[in-house]
Amino acid sequence: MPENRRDRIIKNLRAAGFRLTRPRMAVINVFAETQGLHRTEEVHALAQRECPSLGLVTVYRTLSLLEKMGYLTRVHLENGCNAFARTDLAHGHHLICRACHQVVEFPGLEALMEMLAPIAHETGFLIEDHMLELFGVCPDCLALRET
Amino acid sequence: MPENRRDRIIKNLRAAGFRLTRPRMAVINVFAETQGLHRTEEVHALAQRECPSLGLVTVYRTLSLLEKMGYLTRVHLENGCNAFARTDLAHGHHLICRACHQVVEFPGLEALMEMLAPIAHETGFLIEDHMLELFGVCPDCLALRET
DNA sequence: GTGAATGCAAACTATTTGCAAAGGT
DNA sequence: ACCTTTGCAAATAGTTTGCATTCAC
Repeated sequence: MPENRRDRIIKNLRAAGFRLTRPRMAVINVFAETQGLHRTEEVHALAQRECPSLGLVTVYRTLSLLEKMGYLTRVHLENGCNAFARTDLAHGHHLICRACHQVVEFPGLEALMEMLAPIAHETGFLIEDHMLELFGVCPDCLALRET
Repeated sequence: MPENRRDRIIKNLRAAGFRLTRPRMAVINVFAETQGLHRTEEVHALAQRECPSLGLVTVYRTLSLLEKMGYLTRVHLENGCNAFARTDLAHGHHLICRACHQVVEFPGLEALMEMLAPIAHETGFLIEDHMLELFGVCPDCLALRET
């Protein structure tokens, strides 16, 4: 059986000296079983199915830990909250529906990276990261409008 | 003397039935005299030079009003706070220094717009707006690092 | 058994709201 | 004089921190 991403995360956490607690496992499993973006509250609700005593604070701490370890990427949404996505799936950007707040990911635009090089030259900045978010109306909400 | 942007804003606020109060003028003047992005606290501090009694709450309310009237654009920063920029200057994007928080604007990338069309097709979204923010280190802070 | 991790409560930051007082028209 | 707008204080939302208890090792 090949080593999957979840096993690797667990192994590396142990190797780094972290303990494999039930709350941590529950949070890790949420991201092993799903693919989208999740806000902290969502992760909390989902992970409580596996670990009912799980506190919200521990979710915050675990998400930050997984971010620091490089397994999760923090995403900043329009209203100022953050959400997390698996780093291996996160390099797309986001399409956010203004009506229902649904978030759809779309793949990274390689062309975008090329466009940034001249900007770095002109400004002298070292560009380390970027955030591209598109706002609009999703097909479902568009349909509602037409009635 | 030609009508400038500030005069137009004032005229239109009156026309819409809003009162030209000292606190509002102070906030408007901050954006008449400067060009960058400003967080709410910053606007508060700057505008207090003209109106010392100005409360932070009023700044929030005035910024929202000016946003609704279309004169300011709300920008979402990395940490989840927001900042505001003049709408007439905001359609560029932002380069934000992680070390000193300096913000540099750069002009809109027309190429970006073209890239968005296929995404709209694939997802069925009506794309109305986009936000592109680049994070990195400005030349000054880069120089500091090398020592 | 020991120290890292947890969960609660409380602190904190950014923002919004209720309300009596101030001030533009 | 009227009624919007203000500023304070308190509420709210999301997140972080302090600390005694719990639990993985």
